[in-house]
Amino acid sequence: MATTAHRGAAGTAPAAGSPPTAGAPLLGIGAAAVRAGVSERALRYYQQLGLLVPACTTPGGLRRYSEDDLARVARIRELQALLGLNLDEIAVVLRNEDRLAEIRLSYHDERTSDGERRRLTRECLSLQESLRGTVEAKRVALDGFLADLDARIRKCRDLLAGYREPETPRQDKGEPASLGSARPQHG
Amino acid sequence: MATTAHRGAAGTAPAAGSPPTAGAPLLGIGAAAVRAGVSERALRYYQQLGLLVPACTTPGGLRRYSEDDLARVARIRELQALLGLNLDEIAVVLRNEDRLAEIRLSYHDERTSDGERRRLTRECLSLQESLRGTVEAKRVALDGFLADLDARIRKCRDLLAGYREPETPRQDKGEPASLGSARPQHG
DNA sequence: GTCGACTCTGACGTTGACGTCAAGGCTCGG
DNA sequence: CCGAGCCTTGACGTCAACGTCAGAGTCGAC
Repeated sequence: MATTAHRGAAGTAPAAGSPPTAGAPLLGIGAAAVRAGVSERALRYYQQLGLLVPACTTPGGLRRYSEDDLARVARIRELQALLGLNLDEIAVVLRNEDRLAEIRLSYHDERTSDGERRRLTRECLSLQESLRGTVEAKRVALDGFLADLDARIRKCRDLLAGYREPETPRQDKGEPASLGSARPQHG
Repeated sequence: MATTAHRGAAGTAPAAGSPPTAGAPLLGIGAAAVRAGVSERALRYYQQLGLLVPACTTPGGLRRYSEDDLARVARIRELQALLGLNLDEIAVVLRNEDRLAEIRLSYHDERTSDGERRRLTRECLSLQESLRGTVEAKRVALDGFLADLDARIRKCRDLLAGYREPETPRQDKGEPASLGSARPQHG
């Protein structure tokens, strides 16, 4: 997906040598939907929102999807399921990534000055780090959640172990303590 | 929230000594909504789905919420935002946790046999570990995502560093390589 | 008891992300 | 060139998770 900048710039001819879009013969929307594990409606809807433009369309107006398009769909679903982003937010992320691909292209273009390259790279970095912030926050929260859960599980395990040797007098008893209200923080 | 098993069993009187529900004077739905950061409608809706039963209701039918209830709302929102569960799934998780609280109560009850206690603890463990599986899967996926992102960021950083000393001949160039298609797995 | 603030129960509206259906257009093998 | 499939664009339906509104009821202070 980074190789095409999502049908953006890159006016230099398709460089008929490597197989960037050969071999894979472009899929109709039905086959693409099956391969991507989504509905045809979803593909049209993504296009309607500007998330996904099919690799090309026939003169008659039929959509034709490339492997890159399928990867893009996979990314959309990943961002949906993993980060819980809605399609508008995903559009932003994808546009950022498209911009990165563009930047990569300009970067390797001889006509680009070194100063411009540094600027582009910094822009790229900032975009990525912004997303990273979101993701990292989520991971931290998830880790806290998991730690909480693990603490409870350990308590259960300890109890069970205690009952394996039925005469060991070790028992904390008293309050249920931190088993029910071990919320780490709560901003 | 574990101290009440969400208005379940525990017939023994409220034990008028500790302040489990004293001090905090129970909130009307308006105040509770503000404190919990949700709408009144959401609170009623959660109740309608069986997710949250207010600590008590006035004889006239007005809902009164305790601090435990607020914690429960926080948990609901956490499960929504963090794990992306829908309210039905959250209901399952909460019912599990309520069951755990019940188990804790029986566990500390003298009339409970040791065999029963072990059974209860094992049930508890199984419930927790099931949830843990879900969460862990999510964390793994998120870590993969983050690693992917970090790899890209590192690439940017390396590029920038390369331009700090403008004459160092180190450059990988060639293909963008793993920058665009480093999907870990895809079950 | 009475007034104002708060709350109740329906019931219908909304938003996001599609599902579904109808009426026609495109493609490609024979 | 032609028919079987595949595809197109509307347009309306749906589901979750609430938002919103109306009309009536409740509570606490005075």
